[in-house]
Amino acid sequence: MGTPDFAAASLARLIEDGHEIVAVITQPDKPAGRGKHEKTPPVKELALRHGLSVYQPAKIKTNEEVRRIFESLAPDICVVAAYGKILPGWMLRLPRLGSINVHASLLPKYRGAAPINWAIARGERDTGVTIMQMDEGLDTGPMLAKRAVEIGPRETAVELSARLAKTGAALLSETLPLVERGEIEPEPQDDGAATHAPMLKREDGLIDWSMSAEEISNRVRAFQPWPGAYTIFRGSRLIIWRARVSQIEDGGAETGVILTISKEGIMVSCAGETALLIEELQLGGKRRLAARDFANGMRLSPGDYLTGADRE
RNA sequence: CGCGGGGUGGAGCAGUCUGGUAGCUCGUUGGGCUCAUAACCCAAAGGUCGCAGGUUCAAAUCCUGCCCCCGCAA
Repeated sequence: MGTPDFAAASLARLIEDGHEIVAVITQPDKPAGRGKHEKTPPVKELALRHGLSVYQPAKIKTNEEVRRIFESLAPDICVVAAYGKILPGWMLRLPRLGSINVHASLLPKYRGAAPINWAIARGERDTGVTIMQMDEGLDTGPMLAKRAVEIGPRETAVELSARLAKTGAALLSETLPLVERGEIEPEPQDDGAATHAPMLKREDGLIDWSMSAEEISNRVRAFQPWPGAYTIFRGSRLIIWRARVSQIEDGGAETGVILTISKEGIMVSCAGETALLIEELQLGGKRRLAARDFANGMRLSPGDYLTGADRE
């Protein structure tokens, strides 16, 4: 069971390893994209290409039909990766070997829907994947295997997610046989050390220029591909796609003010005598472009505020 | 037919409402200044104004159809 690319990587590995897959469960197609086209989850696409049966129930908890189907499939084990919904206890317990989850963090840290994003946003140097036995809590079950992965200093959530998907798939591949043979002693999580990584909301991306350049830079990397780290410029959302922390040139400047504009990009002052060099950004309904081009078109100059429509 | 923004020299934009000589910040090329420069000064090249049709003496601008790009909705 799973939905996005992250989950598809694990499914691909299961197929490759020759496991018998009695069914693939994923989220329903949803209207998405510019028109109104139905968007097919990556996991579904992969499953269909391999001729697997796919189920896309809208509700599981109270759906008797789903329950009957699931019972008749009688799986040995249920493997879950980024499915996107809470699963009821009956379903987790139904398989002979229970249900296991591939989670993109080193539990008990970053329990929840957006572990990759929050790990980067909080400036972590390392993260990883954990394979755990599922219980009815939110990523609270005992752990079966863990693997750490370093976070690159300029790596975005999109890039890291792709790497963790591979790591997760590999770890799953190694762990599954051990689970089948009952050779793993599950290790309970230390609830006291738990941190949470809730689903991202749009407003999580709003940049607070009174943070340090490093914190802002982390958020720029973390909130991709959505919602993006943004500020409000002349009434529109201005998403910063690429930026880096720069050496302090001008302490004492008000935060959110443009210090310099160069080929490299737009330098904006942040808290504590730090500055963020914005390299690539995107305004409102426009396309992504180099910060320099943006500065040219918008006729920006040092001293302008990059934030607030009402401050000029 | 979900809502909205956009397509103007190589880049990013203004001009469109109120039709009348193609504009701005950069880039490029040449020249100058300077110990020197990505800085500064001067000059030049470069545009079928997305495509097609219509209205008009005259269309980037008004009308109709089409193509392409982007944002919202998770």
